[in-house]
Order: sequence, then structure tokens, then C-alpha cells
Amino acid sequence: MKREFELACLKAEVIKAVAHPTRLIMVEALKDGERCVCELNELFDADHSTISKHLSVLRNAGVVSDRKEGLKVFYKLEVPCILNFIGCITEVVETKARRQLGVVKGK
Amino acid sequence: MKREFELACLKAEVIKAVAHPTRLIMVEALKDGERCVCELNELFDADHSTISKHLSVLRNAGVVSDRKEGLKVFYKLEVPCILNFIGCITEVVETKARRQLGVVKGK
DNA sequence: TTCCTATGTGGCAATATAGCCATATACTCT
DNA sequence: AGAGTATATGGCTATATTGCCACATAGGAA
Repeated sequence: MKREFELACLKAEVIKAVAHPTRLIMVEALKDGERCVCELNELFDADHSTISKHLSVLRNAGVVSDRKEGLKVFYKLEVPCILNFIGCITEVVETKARRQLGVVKGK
Repeated sequence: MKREFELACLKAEVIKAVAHPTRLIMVEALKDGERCVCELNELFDADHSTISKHLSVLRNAGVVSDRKEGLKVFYKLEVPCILNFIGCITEVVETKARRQLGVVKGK
């Protein structure tokens, strides 16, 4: 029971890593292969230091890996099954949206 | 692009809901059907108010639904595909553990 | 009604997270 | 070496999350 909770903590760490809009978009942007930080930077308005920190959150969680090539650093998705999850979540969001519009409304 | 970010925010909300060890265990506990709060309470040391708040986080996110029956309230998993995701995450955790033990170590 | 049990909520303090700026590192080019 | 580019880190403040206690609500039993 204690043991189970510790395992759950480790899992929660990984999930927390993708539980942010910016990092979610990053993961989706990596679905077709690696991207350099400079490319990922262009997807957002935020300061480059902010992007860099988000990437390190994903890296520390083991969700992505990085590879240096000259001046550039390329990030790659290490856990493609996360993409399935995002699809699953998208369903939830759509269902919720429908329910809040009153189309389903409980029953 | 702005639109994409807003959608990502909605998704992140749902993911954040499961990004906590207690809530993760709750979701797993619901995999075989509904459970009353009293049963879920027994899984943790925490105060019952804490459990109640965690459940409302899951409910607000649309991950679970609740049903009253007399004094008891039963919670049910609304998004079974989250279970697949948890399986996916478990892999990440194991891979990470192996890597940190030096079994793989980069290459 | 009064008591008891199951669950939810308000409020607070401790901790964690986010994002900016400034600065550091690391590589390339001249 | 010095200048420029790409990326990372330290430090700070603002905001969000967590978990407890105390209290509120609601249904069932006496």
C-alpha cells in the first residue's frame, strides 16, 4: 500500500510533465520526429528561457531525449504512447464541451 | 495557433486532474467498476476531506462521475482509455528506473 | 426531533509551479 | 582571440496546488 503509493508518485511525476499546455503542444510537435529548440521556440510567444525550462521538465521526466548537433539541440519523443493518451484526453474534452453546451446534460 | 493553445489548455486541465499519486490510485481503483467514497477513503491515510477534494478534481475534469445512493456516493470512471495511458506511463517509469540504475546509461 | 454516519466545503499555511530577466555556457565563424 | 548564435540556468515574484482542521449538509435510524 505504501509501496503502491510510491509507484504512483513516480507515475504522477511523468504525467505532471505533460500536464501543461505548452509541453503538450511540444509533445505533439514531436510526433513526426525530432525538432530543434529553435523550431519549438517558434511555436510559442514565451521567452526562450521558458521554453528551455519546459523542455528540461519533459527531459527529466523521461518523456523526451535530446541530442546536440553543433549549436543546435534536437529533442525527440521517447514515449510515443503518450500520443494515444492525448487522443484519449481530446475525447474527454470534446465530451465535456458537448455536455456543457447542454446537448447531453447528464442523461 | 492561439486556438491550438486554448485547446491544449483544456487538455492540460484533464491531464492535471490525474497528475497526482492519490488521484492516480483512485482512477486505478475504479477500473473494475464504481466504488463509494467510503471504500476509496480506506485506500489512503489522508483526511476524508482531502479525499473528497481529490474526487471533486477528477469529477470537474470529467474523468469520473458520481451517483448518490442513500448516504453513500459512488464514483465511476468515465474515461477508461486513461487506464491505457497509465500503462504507458508505467513503462516510462520502468525505463527510467533501469536507466538510472546504469543498466542502459545513454547507449 | 435528535443522533449518527457519509460526504462536501471554506479557510488557511506550506509548498510547488510558471514565466520573466539577466547571466552563463557552448559552439561556430572570422 | 573576439563576436555572434543557440541553448541552459539562477534568481525572483506571482500564482496554483495541497492537505489539514473546522464546519456544513444530507440522508437514515431511533
